Amino acid sequence: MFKDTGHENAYFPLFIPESFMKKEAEHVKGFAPECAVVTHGGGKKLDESLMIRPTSETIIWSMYKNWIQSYRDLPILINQWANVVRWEMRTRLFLRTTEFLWQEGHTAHASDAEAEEETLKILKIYTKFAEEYMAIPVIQGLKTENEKFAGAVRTYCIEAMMQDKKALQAGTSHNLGQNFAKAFDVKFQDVDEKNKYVYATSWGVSTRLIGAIIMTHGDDKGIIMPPKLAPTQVVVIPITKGDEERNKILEFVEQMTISWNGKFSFKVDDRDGYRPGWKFNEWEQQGVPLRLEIGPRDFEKNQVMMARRDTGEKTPIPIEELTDTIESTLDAIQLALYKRALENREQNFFVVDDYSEFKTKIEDPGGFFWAHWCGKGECEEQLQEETKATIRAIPLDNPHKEDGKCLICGEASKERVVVAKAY
RNA sequence: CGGGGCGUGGCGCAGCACGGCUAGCGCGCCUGCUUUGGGAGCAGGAGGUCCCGAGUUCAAAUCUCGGCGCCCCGACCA
Repeated sequence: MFKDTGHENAYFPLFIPESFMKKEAEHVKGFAPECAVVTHGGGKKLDESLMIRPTSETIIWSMYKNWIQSYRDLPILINQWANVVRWEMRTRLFLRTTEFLWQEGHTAHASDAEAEEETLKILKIYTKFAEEYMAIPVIQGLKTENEKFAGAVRTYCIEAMMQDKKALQAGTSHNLGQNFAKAFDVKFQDVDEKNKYVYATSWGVSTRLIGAIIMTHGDDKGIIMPPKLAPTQVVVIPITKGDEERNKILEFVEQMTISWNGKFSFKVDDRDGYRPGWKFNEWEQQGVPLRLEIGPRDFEKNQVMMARRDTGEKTPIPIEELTDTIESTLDAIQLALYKRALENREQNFFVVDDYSEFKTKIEDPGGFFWAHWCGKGECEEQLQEETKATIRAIPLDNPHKEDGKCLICGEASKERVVVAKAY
């Protein structure tokens, strides 16, 4: 899915000269406070400090300057897999770590329209990945001025609701306009022979998504992997007594699995020394979507027991229907996880028009709120200060595009936005 | 940076206010036997600078002083 977009993988340096970072005013303002800075190297103080990339716009733009002269050089579509460092005041496992791994896309275009198209195209890909692969429903939207990426013209995002009803930003796609082009003086000569600044985008998703999967689908038994992403989709647990029976059943399993390669991923857990119950728990903890148990009783009846990780449901399946049933059940689990997450979100999504009512409800029961907002930054800041909640997104295809009054100041508002507490 | 808590075999903890047997428990690990359809039982065993340093004392995991480290809660953020 990602590879069909025409982007090429590339890699840029980890260390960014401080002067690069400083070129785009908003960018440095946003990121400088959270940068790790290398001041010494080889036992000496450096003439110029090196920042460890918090993101790679600046180092990449320093190269674009050399690469771009003509409209014929555009578009440039680059993707980088990299670790980045942001010195957050407070870390949270998976969701906010000092170092994290991500992919960052960086593109350059000849027109504003093309850049905007790219920004939205990627947002849609992220949405598809979140919903169809991670089974996490997301809201696509625009970030407010306060929340947008430092240096962007517009930031789009996908927002998800975790099981504790808090919001998690699962991905972002930025239209950078000509901001970085101007900062790095990157111009191209267009068909009309005029020199113009390049239009750009950047976008990324990170290892935070692992946290999103855990917090969206997980239960008291552990993680639940959506089938499409599960490294192991099916685990087979033979249940045997004595060597003779063991050999018989293992051979049966061998026969059973012979046609599975290429259809789905599986493991046969024939470890000796662990009892079946122990194995059940272990694989459940790791989130394997389907478990097959096969013991003497099943052997007799020419069937296996199939257990779903998401519901715990156990069903005997005749051996001749097994392969098909596994495939259809994996699909069913994928859909069920999505549906369950979506229902959870819908049940905790409220329309609110009264600020004091909102203040109560955001604490208990919590959730996402459709609220009118006038568009002023001051109202947004007041909201955050007084309630700890933030405007998560101004949704695209907003189902609540209706006139109303700002939840905070009462002034006119043309649509509702999504308000929630966030990670 | 502010507020709270913690540091004891691999992991989780008890012991510490009132100093004193060989530092104990659960899990895990090793060996053997019995087991195997939801985290097995019994028996035996290995494994410890009690965070570091100094001090008090006949005697310190325990008391005193000084360090170091970690976790949680609040101010920034994919």
